[in-house]
Amino acid sequence: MTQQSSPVERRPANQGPKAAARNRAALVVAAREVFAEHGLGAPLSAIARRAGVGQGVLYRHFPDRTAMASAVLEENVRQVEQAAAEEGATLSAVLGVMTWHLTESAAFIGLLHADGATNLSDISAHAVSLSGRVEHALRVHLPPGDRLAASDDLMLAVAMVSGAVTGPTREQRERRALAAWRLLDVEVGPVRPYEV
Amino acid sequence: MTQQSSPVERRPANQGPKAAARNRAALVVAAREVFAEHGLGAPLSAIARRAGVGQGVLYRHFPDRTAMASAVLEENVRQVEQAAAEEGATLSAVLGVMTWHLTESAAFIGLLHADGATNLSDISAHAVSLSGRVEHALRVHLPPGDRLAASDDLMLAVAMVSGAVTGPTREQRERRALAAWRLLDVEVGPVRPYEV
Amino acid sequence: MTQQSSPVERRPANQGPKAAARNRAALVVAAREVFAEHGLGAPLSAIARRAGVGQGVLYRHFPDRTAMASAVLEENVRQVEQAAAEEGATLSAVLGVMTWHLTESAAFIGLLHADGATNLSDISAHAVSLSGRVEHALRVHLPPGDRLAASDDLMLAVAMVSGAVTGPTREQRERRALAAWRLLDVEVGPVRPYEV
Amino acid sequence: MTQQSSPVERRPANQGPKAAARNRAALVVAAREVFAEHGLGAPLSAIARRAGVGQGVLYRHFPDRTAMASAVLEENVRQVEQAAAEEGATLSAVLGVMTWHLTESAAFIGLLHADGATNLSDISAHAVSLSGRVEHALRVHLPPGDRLAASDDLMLAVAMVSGAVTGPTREQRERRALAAWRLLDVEVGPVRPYEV
DNA sequence: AATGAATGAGGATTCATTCAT
DNA sequence: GATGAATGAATCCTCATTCAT
Repeated sequence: MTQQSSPVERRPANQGPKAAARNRAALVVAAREVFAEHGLGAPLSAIARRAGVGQGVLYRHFPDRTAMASAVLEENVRQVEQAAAEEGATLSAVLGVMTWHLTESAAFIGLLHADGATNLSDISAHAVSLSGRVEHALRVHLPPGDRLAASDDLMLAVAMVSGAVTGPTREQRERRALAAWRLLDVEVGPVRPYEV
Repeated sequence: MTQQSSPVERRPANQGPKAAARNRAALVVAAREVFAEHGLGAPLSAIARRAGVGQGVLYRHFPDRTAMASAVLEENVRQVEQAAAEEGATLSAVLGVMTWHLTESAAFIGLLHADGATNLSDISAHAVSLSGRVEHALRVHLPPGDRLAASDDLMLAVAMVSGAVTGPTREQRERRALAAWRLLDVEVGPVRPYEV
Repeated sequence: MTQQSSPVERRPANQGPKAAARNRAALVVAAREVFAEHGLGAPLSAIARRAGVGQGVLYRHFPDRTAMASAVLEENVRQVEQAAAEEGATLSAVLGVMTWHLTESAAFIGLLHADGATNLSDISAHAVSLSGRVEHALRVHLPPGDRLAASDDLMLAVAMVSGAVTGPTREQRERRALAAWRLLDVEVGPVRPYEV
Repeated sequence: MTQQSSPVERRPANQGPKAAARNRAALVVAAREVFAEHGLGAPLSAIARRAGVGQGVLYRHFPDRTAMASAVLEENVRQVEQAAAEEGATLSAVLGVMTWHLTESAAFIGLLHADGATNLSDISAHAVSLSGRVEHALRVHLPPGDRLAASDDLMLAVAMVSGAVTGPTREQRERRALAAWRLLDVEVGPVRPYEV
């Protein structure tokens, strides 16, 4: 009643339901890039465009901006968990993977600390759980008596490093991240994504 | 006869040029609050409203969002400089003042590190200069051989602490800020605004 | 942050605040026409366009569709009240005016009966009050012992007539309205707007 | 080895052509409910969902919203016709059945009067025919000299009653419907669906 | 110099409709 | 025949910015 009327036109082909999973994945990838480039406030339409899908698909998979952002985080967290679960994983190795994600989309991991000051804070609910998962992944490799073993110090350190990660190029961000870990006397392994 | 005697609409009266300064100040205060509450993307109209002035006044004083945000930062930086210039000021005292601003409007000082990842990066130009002023204010009180004396380490530490400053209440943010400084083995004096 | 960027372009001139009242009135007129032609679900943008104002003006004056619809009703009701308040007004004369509005925008007066079945029912709150005003305007001219004097019969009759008012042309709707009143044995004066 | 044994997604299974009729019926039922709850402008997808079928099925059976709405009406009309065709049927009995439908989905029977004022008027074509069928069903039981015997008065009365039928609960709507018929001096039998 | 209404582009969101599977 | 994902136009709504008064 309040809607369109003549959608007649030609149409770019419907890849069919099979593409659903592919589309979802493409959206997450596109979102990571777009958010990284233009911030969390970037137009969702830009994400859909970059993913090569209609806006409707974006809304089908992610009802709101928060869901979309959470999905990207989720993916990051999963990789950190996988790195932590690997045979012979060490703290420094896991930190290397996590740091990679920090430099890849700093804006995001920054969200792992429920930020009540922004209207994007709604993301917190999920973020809190994700934060817990990251903490768990790291803590299992933390030597019992470590100076970061105290209750919140581990994630506090992560937050601090994420705060340090700024700069236009990934190289610059990585350099700052490593310098930050060094200031904290924490050894970090090679900064790289998990597998893939 | 049926005429109204005063067809001239009431108008808030022009306070004259004297009000200009007052208006500007009110806008900065309002901006600090609004930005803190709703993030840097908050409607400028909300700031004008909270300041009790028309939107035109906001634009007269601050041509764009960046100018407005910079003005808030400027104010913070000035206080840090004043604290540093005080007779007998010490590093820990200056850090206390700076930390207060960090907990007051974390989102902002965070901007002191030219953040190329957001579309608000335009703020950088001025931010860089502000960042330099903060660094200078701190460095003059830094013992020559201090571990933070190296080129960028000082501001890196500030960035790290600002990254740690999250949470809905000021108390919580202050606690986290102090914990962060502690992790860096940096002593911080009383967290409070300068004078005022 | 999530908003526009280059509004540069030429601009159709700003008539200034003086036009505020004129604009509001134009919107109500346009709304009456558009709603009558395309139903209550018509695009609000169409109303703004027909009124010759930007969409923002519409939203400034009427925060939502309900407010806009209520404003149109309000205007109708006011005319009925004025007709009722006139020197020597009679029930049939007032009914004539009301019937005119019924035939002019049937969809609307139909709303005077809080319709809980539609998602537009939010309009009810105000509608109930408007309905009361119409009832009052009519009842003051209703002979004490009249068969419609019973509690709800008066407005029930109005609802019935509004239900009868259908058809593409105003003439047709007027004919049906009069036939409906006749079936109810109610005498109605000339069908016409009040004054104007 | 790492392969899933059934890479074929589960699919609700094709019930075969037998289900076609069942689906159609389910859609009509769902449409009646959804339209009643959310108005004629309700999303068609909501109807499909409530009917437990895919949207494609809805389109297969009903090419557009109008067809869907007409189908619901059709069902109502059929029941009225059956009531009228029953042995020993009387006008008041048939009116009772029709009134039941009026209170069940007022929004609909209201459509029996080709409403040119809404963009849903497309429904008219079929509605006119349905209206004719209702009129016939009633007229055969109308005493020759009845005051409603005149050309259009019968359906005008129906329209009037349907206009009176408003309110959130069925009970309230039934009460108003009966009050309306009473104002028209028309006797109505028990308000109930036919058979079932 | 201040007010605050107006403009209108941009981004959010919703469905009607199609179509691969 | 059925499913339900995909498309994308249309509409909603929000501000940044201008400007008459």
